[in-house]
Amino acid sequence: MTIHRLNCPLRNKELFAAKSEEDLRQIEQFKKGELQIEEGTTLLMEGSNAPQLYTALTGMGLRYKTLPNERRQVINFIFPGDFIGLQAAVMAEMQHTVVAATDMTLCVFDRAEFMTFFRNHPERAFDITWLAAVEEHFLGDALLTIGQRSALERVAWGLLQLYRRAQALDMTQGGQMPMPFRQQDFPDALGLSLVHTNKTLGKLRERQIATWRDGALSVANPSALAKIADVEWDELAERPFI
Amino acid sequence: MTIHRLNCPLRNKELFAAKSEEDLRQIEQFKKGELQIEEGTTLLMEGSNAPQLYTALTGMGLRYKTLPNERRQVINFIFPGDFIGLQAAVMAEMQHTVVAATDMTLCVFDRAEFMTFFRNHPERAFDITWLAAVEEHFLGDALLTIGQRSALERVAWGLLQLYRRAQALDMTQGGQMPMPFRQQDFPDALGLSLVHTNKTLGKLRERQIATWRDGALSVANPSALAKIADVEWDELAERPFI
DNA sequence: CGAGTATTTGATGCAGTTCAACGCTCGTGG
DNA sequence: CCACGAGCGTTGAACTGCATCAAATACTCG
Repeated sequence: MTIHRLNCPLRNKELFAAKSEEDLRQIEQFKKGELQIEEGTTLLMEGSNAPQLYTALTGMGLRYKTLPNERRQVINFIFPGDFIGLQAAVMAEMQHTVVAATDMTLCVFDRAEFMTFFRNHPERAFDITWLAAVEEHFLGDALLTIGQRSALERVAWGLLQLYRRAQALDMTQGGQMPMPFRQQDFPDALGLSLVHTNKTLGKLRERQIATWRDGALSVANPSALAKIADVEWDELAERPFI
Repeated sequence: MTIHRLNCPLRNKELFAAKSEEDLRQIEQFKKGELQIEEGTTLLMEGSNAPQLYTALTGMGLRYKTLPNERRQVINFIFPGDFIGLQAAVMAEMQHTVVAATDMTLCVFDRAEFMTFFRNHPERAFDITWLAAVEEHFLGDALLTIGQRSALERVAWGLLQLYRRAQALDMTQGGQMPMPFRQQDFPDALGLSLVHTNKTLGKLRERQIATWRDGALSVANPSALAKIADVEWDELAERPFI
């Protein structure tokens, strides 16, 4: 088991802060095992009281919330390194649902041991808080986008977020990244209709800025995207992982 | 100084988890002092690298982000008990601006000591993470609201959030609460225009559900609001404070 | 090959934006 | 003490970006 962790696929990505073997051993102790799930699997349910927490090791997923009237808001897309289930660990229950968009490998932790782990390893506790702060930052940006930007700006912003994360994780190749999400997921994240999102993507395709087709997103001109979205194109900051 | 903290105005509110004298002493050690600021003061600036952190003790404020083209998104309203500056403490800098909407009293902490405090007091560290998770929860709800709900639903949801927090803090009296915010702040929080928000508030006024006038919000029928917003009207869960 | 699902495109309608104007309140200065 | 202007709230009228409706085209899998 220890071998697993020391082989942690996150460890050598540039995006993540370097960890000593001792650090990894701490995490290893907390770790219960690894979990393979298939595309489409619901990992955590809104309102549920999950006994386990996860870190995504490989694959992608998404978090969403639903309204009684069937409307759905995608909160965030999940990439390797994301910590899943903090709300369940800290508060009573999850406030959103998590599903796998591809097959995924997850690092599994036990919620019952969370408090002990948190107490005994302040550096790790700090990392968890860091991740929570990063998430808070992202959600603030998303709120700004949905609340204030036009459809074209939103779409550009959304593609840029995805592309930038993929790039930081070495998931891009020649401006291409895998896009396992259904097109419906994207408007649900941006607060737009499917039809209008599709037409907007069409504009970006015509202008040869970005193309989403056949499960892949290819971004020919990231700075044009950034200009449309009215954000600076900066690299993602290094972040910890658990 | 110790006397201050033991007199902490948050301590005896029902909303907040009870803390022992020992707990308070820990926080007291971390505390640098109290700060009085006037209505309109900007406490933290987006992009700034603040040396201090705060907990709101009295008064109200708001967090917002701006776009280059002047558009503004209000991220959240600040009430007593809110922790301010976590992002600056953990990451390099603040991602949003914080301003006071009324005169405020703040509990001041030193960012340089944050790491030490976090390490030495795991229970407090846990509380901070809890607060971060609560914020994440709120932001997810806000995203759902702005992304998926109609104007009337959004306004009802927004009023309900404000009213519910005020109620949990004993700031209401006979269905009334103070509303120090300018009407522009509200549409900026909901992703609507000022004009349309005003007209929507007018509808709620006509229907005698809620009235916002002269710096006070009076909610005659909270469950009608909840029904319009399509949420359940439940009490806020007890939460920790720092 | 046919049924179900995802993407694309065209046509129509409306919720919410934008523009515009007026009223109220309060502070300032003549 | 009143005139004036600035800031905020309210209301009316016209416009438009995006939603909704509709339908055709691709793709997947039994």
